[in-house]
Amino acid sequence: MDILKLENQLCFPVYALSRHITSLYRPHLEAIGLTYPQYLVMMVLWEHQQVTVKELGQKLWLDSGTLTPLLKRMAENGLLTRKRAEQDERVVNISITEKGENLKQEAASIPEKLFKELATDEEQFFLLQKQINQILSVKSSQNV
Amino acid sequence: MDILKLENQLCFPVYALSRHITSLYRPHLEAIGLTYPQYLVMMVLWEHQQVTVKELGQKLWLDSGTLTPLLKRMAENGLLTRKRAEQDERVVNISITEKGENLKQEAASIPEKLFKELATDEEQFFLLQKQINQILSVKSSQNV
DNA sequence: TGCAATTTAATTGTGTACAATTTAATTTTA
DNA sequence: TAAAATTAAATTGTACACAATTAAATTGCA
Repeated sequence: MDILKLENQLCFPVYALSRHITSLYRPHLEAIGLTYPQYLVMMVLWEHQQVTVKELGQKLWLDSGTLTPLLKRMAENGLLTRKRAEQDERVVNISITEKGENLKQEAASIPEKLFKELATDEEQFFLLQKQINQILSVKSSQNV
Repeated sequence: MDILKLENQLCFPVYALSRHITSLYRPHLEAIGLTYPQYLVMMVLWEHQQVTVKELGQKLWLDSGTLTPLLKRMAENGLLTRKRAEQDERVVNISITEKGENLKQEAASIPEKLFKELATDEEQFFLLQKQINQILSVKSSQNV
């Protein structure tokens, strides 16, 4: 087996699947004015209401170089506010707005639609999810 | 279970794993002057020597908007040449150069290194690969 | 206390992704 | 066969990713 053939790679299928899933999300997210990374930010905010840029970066594994411009765009769209913390001016707090809260209802139907479009059976879906999370948990424990 | 929680998504682990794998490749690929998408192009060329932009796009699921500038950069680096086909001037043939061929030896040790760094056992690795490819094969058959 | 080290975001620069449009060549069809 | 439709790349514009650097605030320690 030639290890430098595309079909024998793990990396390429994961990379291709990631872009494929994003492309399935795109029309649904476009309808509510979000990109996929912005949707991830909203999922964090729907759960926590307020987080720092650092916390967001830890949850999504993105750095400020990616997050700062992304959060500025979302603030312009009225989904969140960006405000320096008073106790520590280095920290920027990201807070969900009412408009951002309201978006949750519109987004509620998306995961199920995606699930169907991915056309994979439920058992396989959860197995895959579990396996990938296992690999990722090794990574996150390495970072501690 | 809240379907709008990050931890319950399949999409996010795949997206995170994809970026994680790319970040593991980065130092190895940087050492031989490639980015990850450029490495994918080289893998196709190591196998086929010459392909059209369209064929490349089909194999990597990328369009000309992504490939054209990427291939221009690789041509500047001397890894490949870009030439309009004589029989059909719409088509651009991408051919590997000797420099590009020679790079294969330098890249040969990368997959094994990655495999070890991913810190996942062999059996799990191949199972994951198989499952993702199953999902992707549904997609590619939908496209026919 | 006071300065060095650390921490948190922002900035800069390069390289993808991808939708939408454009351009040029080829094929189809009225 | 000439106009219409199709095809293949390129172009344009927007939005990530991420390395490297910078800037400002805070912390730690001599």
